[in-house]
Amino acid sequence: MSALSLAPRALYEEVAELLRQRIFARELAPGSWIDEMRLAEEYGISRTPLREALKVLATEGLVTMKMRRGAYVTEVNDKDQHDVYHLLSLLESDAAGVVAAQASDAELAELKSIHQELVAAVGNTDRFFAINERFHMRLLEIANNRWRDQMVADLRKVMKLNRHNSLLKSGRIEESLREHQALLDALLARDVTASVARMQAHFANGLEAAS
Amino acid sequence: MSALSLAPRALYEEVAELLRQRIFARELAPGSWIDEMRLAEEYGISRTPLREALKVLATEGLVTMKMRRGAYVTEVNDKDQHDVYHLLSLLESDAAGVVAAQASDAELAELKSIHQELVAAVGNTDRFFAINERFHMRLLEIANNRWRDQMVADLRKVMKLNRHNSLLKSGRIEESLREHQALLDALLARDVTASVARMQAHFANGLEAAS
DNA sequence: ATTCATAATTATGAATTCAAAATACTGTTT
DNA sequence: AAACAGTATTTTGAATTCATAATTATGAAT
Repeated sequence: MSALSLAPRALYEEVAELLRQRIFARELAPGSWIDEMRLAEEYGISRTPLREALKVLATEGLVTMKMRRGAYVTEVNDKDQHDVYHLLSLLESDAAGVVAAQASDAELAELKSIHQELVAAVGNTDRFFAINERFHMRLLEIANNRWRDQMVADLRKVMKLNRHNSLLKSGRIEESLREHQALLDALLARDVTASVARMQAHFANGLEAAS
Repeated sequence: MSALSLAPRALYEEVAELLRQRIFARELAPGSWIDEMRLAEEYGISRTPLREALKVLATEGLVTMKMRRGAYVTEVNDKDQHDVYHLLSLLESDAAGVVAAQASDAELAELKSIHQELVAAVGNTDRFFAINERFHMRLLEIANNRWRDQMVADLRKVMKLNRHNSLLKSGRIEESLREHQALLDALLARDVTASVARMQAHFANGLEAAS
């Protein structure tokens, strides 16, 4: 509710986040031109921090800068979608392998605990999605590679550019849960190869459902 | 030679590239504060495009913005180095697998041809390095995933932050060449698993040599 | 001499201004 | 009515200006 925050972000970061929201919500449509003046006025700021934010989004791949004609929301076609998903699968599978090999027992127990929450959340779709997200995030954290974390975060942002992709379809919650269980088993057994394979399978099924 | 280019980049991009050079050259030392005024004056530009460039570099991970105290050159420690190298290995190995599976015969022939140039360049270290770089770049291009290309480019930039890492040590040219030969064989045989494994081996050896 | 408080300086973040390029508009000619 | 030339407007990119936060310097008090 409060606009205050303990670690106030720079204005350009704040604006970048607002723009991401609007891009994901399709309020700024793919391919459309981004009107700097209009947005600056709307947010009650000058063009300077807004333009800085746009350059950040451009580096993230969410917008495309065209020389002397401003910023456009990036269009993500089917191939892009597929390519990005492929990379997410690659990075998260590798992370699963690293976790199987290197996580502490406590960390594995934590993943197990999150999984149990996931089991309990079947039926409550929103909650299931949220916990699923948390499981993936925590696994990445445990894999402990900030560069991968950054890349995954950026790729997930790009994925969000496509309305029809949530990385997890509501129609296959039970199936997804079984895949998670298999992954967790492999992790707890500290079986690197199986962990990688099962995360890959999880993604492969997700893609099928998504397209 | 000429400063003209067919597609002139935006000033902030130009400046970002100049700053990258200076960061890689350690002229801007890791951890050091970046003096906006000094640099703007030196380049004969205002702080505006310079600050835009810094924000791009921050998103790439080369620079860290500290709230109300400006930009600092990112410090890359041994773990970062290792983590980034791990990801490069992962991404390029995957690319090798994709190439083995999907490249056209003409594309494979092209890689073979670059490899022959590489063989011919043994003895001329600089030339060997350049052709090696070209082989890797071309392989990525053929794998045809612009998102991966972007990630690899960013990761290589970060690798360059460490003076003692060229991804290829001069001491092991013959060894590197043998690895390349093995990789090429796997690619030409369209053996996906072997291609991935051999690219991984190539990187694994490179890391050993680098650290 | 050291600590503390206060003043001066410097640097950052953001708004404003300005020049040039791209776009839209107007009126004329055919 | 369509095509064009020339003008006006809009928009971008970049410089400049301004307010405020952070740092440094100064000087008083212990």
